[in-house]
Amino acid sequence: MENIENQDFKQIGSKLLDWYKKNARDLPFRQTKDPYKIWICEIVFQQTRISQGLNHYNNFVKRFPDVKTLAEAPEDEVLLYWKGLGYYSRAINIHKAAQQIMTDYYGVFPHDYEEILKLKGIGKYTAAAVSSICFDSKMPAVDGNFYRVLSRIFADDFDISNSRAFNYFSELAQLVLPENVGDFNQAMMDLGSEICKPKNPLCHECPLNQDCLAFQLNKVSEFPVKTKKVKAADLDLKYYFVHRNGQFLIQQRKDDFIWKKLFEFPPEISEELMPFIKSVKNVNHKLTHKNLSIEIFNVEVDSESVWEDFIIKNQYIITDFEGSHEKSFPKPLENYIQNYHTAYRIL
DNA sequence: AATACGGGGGG
DNA sequence: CCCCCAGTATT
Repeated sequence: MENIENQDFKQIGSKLLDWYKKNARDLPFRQTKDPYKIWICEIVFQQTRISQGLNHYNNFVKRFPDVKTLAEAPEDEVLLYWKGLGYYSRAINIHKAAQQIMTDYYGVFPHDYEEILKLKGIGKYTAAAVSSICFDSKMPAVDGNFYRVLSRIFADDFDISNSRAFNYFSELAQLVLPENVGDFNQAMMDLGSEICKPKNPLCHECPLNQDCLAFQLNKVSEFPVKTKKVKAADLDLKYYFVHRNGQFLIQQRKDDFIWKKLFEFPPEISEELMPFIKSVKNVNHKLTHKNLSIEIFNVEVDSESVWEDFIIKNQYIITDFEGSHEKSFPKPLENYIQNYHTAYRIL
């Protein structure tokens, strides 16, 4: 019995592969099996749409074309190429992993799933993706697309917010997995983003609609089942825009909270800074961004004051609007700097 | 097992 | 305004 059903399900995999041969998206990382490039693209496109990250990916691999170049680059520059992408620990980890490959693997990207999994920032999904695409491993790269496509095909109501979902859908994937797992994994990504979309899927164009139980039952919108909805906590921040003659003060964040190692304005006026200050004005610069509320105070510094020693001692960095391009700022602050520059023409 | 981590886009 | 997305690390 299982044999017969298995045969049926396997044809789903081969149908998908046929569809992929004709409909694969033309993406820069599709013409290579270089594990470095595949790795970078997998990290860039975690929780990130293609249209959103494509320029970042291209710029990144142009500047850092291989493991060695990346490993030898300064961390701040890696961060700079990640500017605006979000989830900045990805950049930190990608840099560490490159150094890990240099020291632990003599600069050669490891071939085995288990070894790849040991690299910083690489979890089960990415290890499966890289090993299957580059080294022909048979691991399904189970991600949000797998959850969505498989739950619909089998009209399976297993809750994808359950922490066992990864294992559950990995088993389910075995039913349809063809010989060429690397292409299958990529096919699932394309089908999931182009056809089997979260909202308004294009079922009439889907190569698998005859095999899709949810479609046959007219219940596609009911899958996947996801019960938990976590809401991000609200966050109120204050920043002091300390400036003089078109220059302003910034410092680097720690790596223990949001915006890891990104640059920001001083979040407070320290005691040592007081003597240099001419005025602090609440100019009503309020940035709201998602669940963020950021209040910015305009701080004017006495233009005669000599504060170089103070800056070094307190690990502040002084920069101008041009220099700020060399640093990676959180998006709301990046926008603020741009607007301030254009609105006030401070040079 | 639960939670934090960003930013862009769709409805 | 809420939901979703080529997930991972931490607790």
